[in-house]
Amino acid sequence: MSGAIQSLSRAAAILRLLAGGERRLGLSEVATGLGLAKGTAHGILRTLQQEGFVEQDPDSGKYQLGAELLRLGQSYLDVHELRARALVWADDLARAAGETVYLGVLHQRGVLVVHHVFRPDDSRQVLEVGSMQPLHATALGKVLLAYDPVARGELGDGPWEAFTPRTVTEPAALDAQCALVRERGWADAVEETWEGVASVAALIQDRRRNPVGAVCVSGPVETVCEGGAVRPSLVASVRTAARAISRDLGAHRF
Amino acid sequence: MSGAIQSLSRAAAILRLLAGGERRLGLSEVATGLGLAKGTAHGILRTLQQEGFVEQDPDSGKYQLGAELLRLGQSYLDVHELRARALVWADDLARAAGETVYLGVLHQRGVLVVHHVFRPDDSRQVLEVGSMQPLHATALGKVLLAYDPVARGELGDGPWEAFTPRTVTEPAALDAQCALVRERGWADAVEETWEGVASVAALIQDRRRNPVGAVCVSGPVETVCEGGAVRPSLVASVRTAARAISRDLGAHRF
DNA sequence: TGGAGGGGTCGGCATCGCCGACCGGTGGTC
DNA sequence: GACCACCGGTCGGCGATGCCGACCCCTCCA
Repeated sequence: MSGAIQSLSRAAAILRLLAGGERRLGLSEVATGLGLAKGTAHGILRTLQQEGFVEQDPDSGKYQLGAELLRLGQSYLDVHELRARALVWADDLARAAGETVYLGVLHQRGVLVVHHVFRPDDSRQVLEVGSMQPLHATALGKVLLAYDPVARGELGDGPWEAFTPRTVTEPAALDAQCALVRERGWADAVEETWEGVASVAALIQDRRRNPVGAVCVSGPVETVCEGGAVRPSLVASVRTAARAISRDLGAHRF
Repeated sequence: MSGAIQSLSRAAAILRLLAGGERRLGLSEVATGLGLAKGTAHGILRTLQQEGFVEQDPDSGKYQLGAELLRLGQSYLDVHELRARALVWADDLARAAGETVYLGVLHQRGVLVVHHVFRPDDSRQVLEVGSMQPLHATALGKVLLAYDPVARGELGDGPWEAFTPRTVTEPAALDAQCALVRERGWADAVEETWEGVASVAALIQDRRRNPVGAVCVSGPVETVCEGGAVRPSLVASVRTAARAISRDLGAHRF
């Protein structure tokens, strides 16, 4: 676990900087933003451009992310075993539940959505594959926190950002919820990320029973909940789907 | 346009190698595949792993692409101006045409799909955003070939791969088709990529009238064509959508 | 018309990363 | 069961390589 290659780490930092800022960034902005000499930043950007990882606006000379990243991101999905196994189960789950289905894996300090099935109605929806969800305020995140020590480590000590009045922001409360998740075998999040939205999630394990991801059903509180709590039939559907995916991944039967 | 940073170029080559092979690759495979010393390849892979661009299977020690690429790919889409402007128009087009809609840009030797609207029926479809289409055998590609000299340059001299008996594989024939595309203002491809599939595409220009992409409607020959030719109403819809998007991008009115 | 800031270039220096020999573990084979 | 072939990984010395900061030209603005 010795040192990293300097130029590569810097290139990664530049890409993340470009991904973070909403707009294009100029050479000087990149250089000062990362504390690099202009010449250094330029050399890295030039190479990244040749490789297609960044593009340069011909008018302004400013830089943005490049198309090659999209292509490689798609390739990541293509070889993703969990996603491949889960495709059909997620589809069935969405159909049965009549709600949106997400499949997420732990990535850095959040949950990365690797699959997303639209709610089976005709409403206009945008695909969220590739986007991140907070660990402490979603059902997907709480499942990972409860079962994956790495996730809990990444999150740190809080207090965390409150997205709604119901967001759990204190470590003690969150850890208590995680204990409950482990006890029940599923997690919920009712109006903790967005007002009016509730979700239920369950854990997916690989052949060695390691936590590798989570599957979740999400929708309006009016349809997901019943009398203030998540509808038991939804919980059952999600847990069944999670078990099915885990079995497909080679987890031993119960 | 002087030299590139060696370690960065090599890292990009490793990522492409991992994206190309369907399965995970071992350290030695990567090293020999690119003609690198094992130690060198290991150093790059270690750094890429720390940055999240590759992941390592704990059992086999083999490497695959990492989740950070998916996240950055999504960020690329987020800042993509053409895609943002085209979202609503593509939606309308799909609804009006009753067929699948693709939005593509030139990337290396192919067309990169940056947006994809499912055909508005309940059939099971997989999202193709981030995938590549051949330049010489799709409507999207032929539009770009006709209007973007860079695209024609990238493609080279052929003969190109034949996907079906109707694929155009010879330069003379393709250039003639491109001339026709410029004359008519739209391109079609009937069973040139897949048997039974036909598509129509039109050019999208930016504020300086440069070609920046293409929009396309694609579906079964039975519904897209009529008497051996593409239905004129579809052509009109696609061209109208392309003009609308171009106008949104700031292209001067006609 | 000047100046401030932009992106881009260049060459010299020392740093940084490349290389190939080496290590420990593992799975296959006879 | 002992060997061997090959795996992923490590290490240190040498030299290529990439970093830095001064410099250039252009545009925009005062």
